[in-house]
Amino acid sequence: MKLNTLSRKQEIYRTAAKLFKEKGYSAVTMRDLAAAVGIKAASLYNHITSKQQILSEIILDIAEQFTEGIDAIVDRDTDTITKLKEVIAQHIILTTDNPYGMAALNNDWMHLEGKLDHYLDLRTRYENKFRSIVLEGKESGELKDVNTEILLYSILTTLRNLYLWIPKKGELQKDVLIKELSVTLLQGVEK
Amino acid sequence: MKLNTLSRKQEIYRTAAKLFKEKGYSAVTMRDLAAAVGIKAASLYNHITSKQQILSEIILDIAEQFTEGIDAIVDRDTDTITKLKEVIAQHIILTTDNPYGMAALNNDWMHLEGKLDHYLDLRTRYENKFRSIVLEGKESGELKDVNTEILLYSILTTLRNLYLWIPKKGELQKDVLIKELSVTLLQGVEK
DNA sequence: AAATGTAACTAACAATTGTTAGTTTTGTAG
DNA sequence: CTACAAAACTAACAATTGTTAGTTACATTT
Repeated sequence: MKLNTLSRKQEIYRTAAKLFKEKGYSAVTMRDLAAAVGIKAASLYNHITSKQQILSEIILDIAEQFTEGIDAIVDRDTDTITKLKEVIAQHIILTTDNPYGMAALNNDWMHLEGKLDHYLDLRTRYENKFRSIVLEGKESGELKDVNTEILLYSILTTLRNLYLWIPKKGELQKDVLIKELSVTLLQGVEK
Repeated sequence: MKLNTLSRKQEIYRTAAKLFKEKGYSAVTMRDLAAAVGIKAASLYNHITSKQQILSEIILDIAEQFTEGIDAIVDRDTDTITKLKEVIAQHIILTTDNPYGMAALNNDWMHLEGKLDHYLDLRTRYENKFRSIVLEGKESGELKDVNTEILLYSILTTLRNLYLWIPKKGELQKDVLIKELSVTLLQGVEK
């Protein structure tokens, strides 16, 4: 009973994330979502409380995982390169787990309304921790002396948009992807 | 008369692109757009033919510029690294010119309806040309032997999302950005 | 001054939106 | 087999959507 409810609820959340990825939050109607789940729109409200809340839950769940993850990485007692590789690995793992949610996080965060401030806090915190890793690496001489913001932006953008790309490759093996992407991002492509 | 009409029309297009960037195409109403321009919604239709057409014009205009640009670069008689730098430069220049339009291109292309096929054609053509440059560089030994798709995805994603970033830096000087981003993307960040 | 064309306006439309109320079906526990 | 709760349904709501029709204000050309 509780099990059945949960799985129906989760089915709604997962379907919603998928639709949000395809058309964006605003373009997905509750009737679309209901049809995709195989019920009528009004029946959705036996399981969820509002469209808003679906979005908030999808996005904040992921955002919190990222923030917790980078907090742990920053505190680790290793060199900068290892930390950067761990950040890359975390992105690949979380994106593989939930590519549709990642799409919503990237594209629909501005529709969070009540939870928007909380989301922006998490994002700023994440970016600051990332920046602190980079600055550390530049001080220690592990990283080149390129513009910090350019470096930061360039890597972070690639990682944030993995969701566009990961589902296409039918298992390019997580491990291989982590290794190859680390090389590409950290060491470049020019021989 | 014709001049005045054009500038009002262009004001609408530019304002629309800005709003599309902030909230996405579906979340922007014709009343939002009208208010931002300072008139009533119905008056918009003295200048434009539909909401759809505003989006199509914004996106396809840019998409065609990119396609024409890369066609020219591919045909150039230079080495691969130079070609890649030219692709990077093109992205920076076009994004600086029209960051809001770039946002619409990236996030709202799926709402193109009638023009969707044409857009997808242009995009595929662009990606294929980009890939041909990369493959050429790997054959000639100018590029490392990393996975082609990873390399392609990683660079292209960074370039496509420059719009998120370029308006923030109050003139990080186009030239400097082109040079620094080329180094970061091609040679990596690890010392 | 008369005529013309552009661009604004008000009012309204049919369709669609998220959501609620009230009712019926369905599956399970006693 | 009965009772009950979970989850589906139908019907409807008030608000909002893109767009059209018809009208008015304004400037420029005759």
